[in-house]
Amino acid sequence: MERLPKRQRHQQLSRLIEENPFLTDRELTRLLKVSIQTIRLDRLELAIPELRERLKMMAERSYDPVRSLPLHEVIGDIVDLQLDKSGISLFEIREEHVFSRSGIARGHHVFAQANSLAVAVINDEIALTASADIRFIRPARLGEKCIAKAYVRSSGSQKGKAKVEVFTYVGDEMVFQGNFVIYRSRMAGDAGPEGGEAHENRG
Amino acid sequence: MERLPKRQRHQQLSRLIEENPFLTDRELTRLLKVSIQTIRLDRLELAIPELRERLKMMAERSYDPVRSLPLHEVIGDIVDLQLDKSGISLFEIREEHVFSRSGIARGHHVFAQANSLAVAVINDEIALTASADIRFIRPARLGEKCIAKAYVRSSGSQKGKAKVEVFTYVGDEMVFQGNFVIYRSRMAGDAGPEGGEAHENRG
DNA sequence: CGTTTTTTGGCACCAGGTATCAGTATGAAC
DNA sequence: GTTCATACTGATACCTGGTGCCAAAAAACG
Repeated sequence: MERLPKRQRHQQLSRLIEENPFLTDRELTRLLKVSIQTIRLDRLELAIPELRERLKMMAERSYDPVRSLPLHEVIGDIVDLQLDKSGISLFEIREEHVFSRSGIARGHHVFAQANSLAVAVINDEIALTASADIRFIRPARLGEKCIAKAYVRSSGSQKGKAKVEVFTYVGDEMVFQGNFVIYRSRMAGDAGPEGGEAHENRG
Repeated sequence: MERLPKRQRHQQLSRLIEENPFLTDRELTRLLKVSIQTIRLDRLELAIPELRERLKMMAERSYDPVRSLPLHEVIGDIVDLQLDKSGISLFEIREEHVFSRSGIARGHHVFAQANSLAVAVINDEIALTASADIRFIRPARLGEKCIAKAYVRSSGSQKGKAKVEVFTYVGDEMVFQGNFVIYRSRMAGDAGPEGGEAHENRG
């Protein structure tokens, strides 16, 4: 006999709940044409929590301050900042930053941390990323804490440009490295084309 | 007699629940030193729904498709895709993508569109961004529609690496340009270090 | 056929409530 | 003092959406 029916139902169940986590067991009963006990056995086997737990988890996620402001001005917590010299920020790879299947952080989050720090370290009202040269050295994974260190290589007092080098580590492993060129507003009145990133003077 | 106690309690109750919507009536009992019946009367008067309803509402809000996936697998709508050749994606700069003050798009969104497209255009189960060389030519602003065009310059059948060039336009103005190096899984067994971006085979 | 897996039914129980009725305390009004 | 209104508390029945457990029925398999 094909055990498929059960497995198929399991797949369907997973899919249905993923599509609509608000389904009660009773509603699933109608959709899958099996008894409510079977639904519950299935959820047990598949480790799918009950409706209320699902809603609670969703509510918790949406209540999470980190997630509620999906991408704030500065990505990562800046723990050290010496303007026009260097800076350090921390960023923990969480559920919402990774691909669900692989657990690998989406590149732009890692990029965003580095970019934010590169912009923040510039001592100016407005700073704009002009260009960047970046390398993903190894993937950052769920749960890992990324430590980004930025060093201002040339503050660009003369040209309105600054070069900032950023290294991102997990532990002592480098995961990312980038060279950023940042336009700054103060030095030369209009210091060329605007970049793609604004620094709006906060922490 | 001051009716303040009741009003104060009502204020406190509202504040407590706003701060932590996960509080049950029983927990509120402890915090406000009144009976559970009083808590329930208060909630009734203040039209504060029960815990489960609160969680459900939060879950529903977070399930809102627009809000729930702030940064999905692929940023931007891919409107054309010729695997291992080229691709086009559209991305509208919305409120949540810009700095509130300047209305300028945060760089990593523009980057993310380009990066997503560069990865998507590679015809392979897993594709990882290894490095990138990017330039923000002018800022993208709120409401603008970014059109990213990706061209595979060398599909890398031999080395497990592919080079992809991406140009992003608003109208006929170029706002971003990037050269991406993408590792691909299929060609050579272990094609070197993993990059920072995974392609999980969708659309 | 017998055995195993799968499915179903039934029952007790739980949290976190709603709804309703009754009783108590307290202070102000007459 | 008595009466009345308001606030608070208690108790009970009931609801939803489950868990946990046990037993029986049904289906599939060798």
